[in-house]
Amino acid sequence: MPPATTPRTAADAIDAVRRFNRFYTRRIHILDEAHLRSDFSLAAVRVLYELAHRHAASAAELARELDLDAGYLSRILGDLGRRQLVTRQRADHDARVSRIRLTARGRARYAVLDSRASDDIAALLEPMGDTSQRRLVAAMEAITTLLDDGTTANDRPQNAAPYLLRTHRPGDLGWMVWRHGVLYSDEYGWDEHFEALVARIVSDFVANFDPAHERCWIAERDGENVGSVMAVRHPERPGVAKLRLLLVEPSARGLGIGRRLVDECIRFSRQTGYHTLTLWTNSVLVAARRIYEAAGFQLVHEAPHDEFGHDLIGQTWELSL
Amino acid sequence: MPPATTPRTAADAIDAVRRFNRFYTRRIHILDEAHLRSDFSLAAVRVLYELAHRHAASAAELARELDLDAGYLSRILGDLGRRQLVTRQRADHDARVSRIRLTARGRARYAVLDSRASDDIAALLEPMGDTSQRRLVAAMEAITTLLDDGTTANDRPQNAAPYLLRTHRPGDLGWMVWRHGVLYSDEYGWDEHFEALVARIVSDFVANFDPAHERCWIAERDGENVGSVMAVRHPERPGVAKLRLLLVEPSARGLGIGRRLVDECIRFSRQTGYHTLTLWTNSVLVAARRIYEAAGFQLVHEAPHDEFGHDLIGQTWELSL
DNA sequence: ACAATAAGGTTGACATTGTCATGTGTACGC
DNA sequence: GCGTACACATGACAATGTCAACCTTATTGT
Repeated sequence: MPPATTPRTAADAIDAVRRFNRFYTRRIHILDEAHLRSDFSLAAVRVLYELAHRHAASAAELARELDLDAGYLSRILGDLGRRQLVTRQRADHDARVSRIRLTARGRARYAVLDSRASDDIAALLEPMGDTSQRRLVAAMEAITTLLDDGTTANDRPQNAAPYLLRTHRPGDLGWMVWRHGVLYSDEYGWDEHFEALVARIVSDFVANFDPAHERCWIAERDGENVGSVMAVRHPERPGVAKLRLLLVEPSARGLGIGRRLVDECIRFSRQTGYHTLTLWTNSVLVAARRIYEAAGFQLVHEAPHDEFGHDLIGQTWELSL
Repeated sequence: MPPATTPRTAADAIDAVRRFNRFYTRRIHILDEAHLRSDFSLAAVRVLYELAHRHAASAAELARELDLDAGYLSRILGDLGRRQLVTRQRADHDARVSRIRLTARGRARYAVLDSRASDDIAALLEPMGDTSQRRLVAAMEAITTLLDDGTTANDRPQNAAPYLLRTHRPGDLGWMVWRHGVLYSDEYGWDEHFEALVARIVSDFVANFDPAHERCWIAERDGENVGSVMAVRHPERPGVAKLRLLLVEPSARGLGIGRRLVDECIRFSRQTGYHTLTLWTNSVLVAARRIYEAAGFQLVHEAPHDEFGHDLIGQTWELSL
C-alpha cells in the first residue's frame, strides 16, 4: 500500500482515473468470466441478474438499466423465452409493455450462475487477509458513491459524514507510529526520536490499557485511516486524562476531523469521570493549537526543548471538564 | 448503497465486490467511449495506447498484455499498418517476432484520441470538488494495489533486481510496527500485544541506537517498503547480536527477500565483530524457520507462552559467526 | 546434424455480439 | 379521430471475437 499519493494537479487525477479504467477493463474480463463457463452471453447474464433481483420488468426498463440496445435486448429475451427461462406477457395497464419474469427454471439456472460467480470472487478474496478485504470493499464503495451521483438514479440519501470514527483495531497503533513518523518528518523535519516517542506511547498504551478509562479513536474514510487520537490516564495525576497522538492526514484536513477527534476525547473524558484533560504539544503545530483553543483548552506551561532534532517549544494545555 | 459499511462476513465482501463489478461494467462503457467518436475500435485504441507507451513491442507481448486473441490482434495490426499508423519489421534477434512501432502519423492520431479521452475524464471530474477527486483517486489506487499483486504481477517478467535494500529512514520504523501489526493479526490472529511489543522494540532501537554496531534494513520495491529486519546489540550478552523484526510483505514473498535480509544481517554482524547472532521467533512461523535453518541457525531453546492472545511456542535460534 | 517440438505470426472460416433503420401495434393529448 | 410518441420486434448488416490450420523460425534433445 503506497502512501496514497495525492494528485497534485488535475492532470494527475485524470491520469489516475484513466489508469484505473485500463486496469479494470483488463481485470473485469477476468472477473466476469463466470459466464464463459455457461451457455449465456455476458449480456444475457446481466439480464438474468436484473430479472432475478426485481419481481418483474419491462424490456424498456432493462434496456435503460443495462444500457442495451432495444433490438438486441429483444432478441436476448426471445432466446431466453425459447429456452423457457423467462415469460413475457402483456402488461395490464399498457398493452405495449410486456411484463418479463423469470420462470422457476430461469431462477434455478440463475442461481447456479450466481453461486459460480460468488465462488470466483471468494477465490479472489480468500488469500487476501481481513485488512485488505476491508480496504478493498471500502474503496469500491467509495468509488461507487463518488461516481454514482451524476449518472445513475439519485435514489440514495446524502451520505452523511464522509468519515467515521471507531476504536482501534490491529494495525492501527502501528499506523499511528508510521504516519506520525512520516508526516512530522516531512512537515517539520523531526527525526526518528519523535517516531520512537510515538512508538513508546503506543506500546505503553497497550501495556497499561484500561478499557474503562482509556480509548483510542481512528478516523476512517473509504476504509483508509485518516486520523487518530487517544485518551489515557495521566500516569501521575489521578483524575487527569491525557490526550495524545492527535493526527489528521494532509489529504483529509479541512473536514473538521481534528476537531471531531478532540471533541470525542473531551466527551469521553468527561463521561468517564476525569476532572481535567491535559495534553502536550509544540508551538509550531499551529493548526492543532487552534483546535485546542477553540475547545477551551488553556496554555498552562511552556518550555523549550531540543528533542526531535530541532529547537522547539513544548506546551502543556489543559481543560477543566 | 448503504453508507460505507464494513463487511461483517465473507459473503458481504463478495457481494460488495460483485456489486462493484456490475457497477463498473456499466460505467466503463460510458467512460471508454472516446473511441466511439473515432474510427478505431476499442481494441485498436488499446493497442495504440500500448504502443504509444513503449518504444516497440512484439505482437505476442501486446496479445499477452491486452489479453487479445493472436489472430484478432494480427488483423488489427494489419489494418493499422495499412493506414500507416504502425510499422512492422522483423526483429534482429529472432526472425519470428516482429517489432511493431507507431509511425509519426500513428503517434499523432493517438495524441488526438488521448487528449479526447482526457477531456472526457476531466469533464467527469470537473464538477467533483478537490476532496472528492482525491478520494476517488485514492480509492482507485487502493483497488489497483490490492488486486494487482496476484494476477497481473505474474505477467511481469522477473526483472533482474526487483527490490533493493537500504537502511531506515523516517517513517520506516513506524511502518514496521504497522505491518507487523496488520500481518500477524491477519495471518495468525495475534492481538495488539504483539503490535505493542514491536513498538517497544522499535522505540528501544532508537533510544539505544549505536550506528556502528546496530542497523535496520528496509527492502524496497517500486518505491514501496516490502520487508524489514534489524540487528541490535544483545542487551545482556556482550559480543552477541540480535536479529529482530524480520518481515516480508505477502505480495513480495517468494523473491528471496527474507533470505537476503537475513544474509545481510549475518554479514553485518560478522563484520562488526559479534561472535554470535541470536533471534527469537515462534514455531508457527514456518517460512521464517526455513530461512534460519538454511542460514545455519540452530534451535537452542523452546518455551511455550501465551502472549499475543494465543498459545504459542517461542523459539530461540543462534548462529555462531 | 537432425528430428521433434515449441513459439511468433498470419489467414480463412465462422460464431457471436452489437447497431441501425424500419415496421407494427398501442397510448395519449388535442 | 388524428398526429405523435412509445414499447417492442425484426431484417439487414457491421463489428468484434474465436478457432483451427498453416508457415516460418528457434530451441531442445539425441
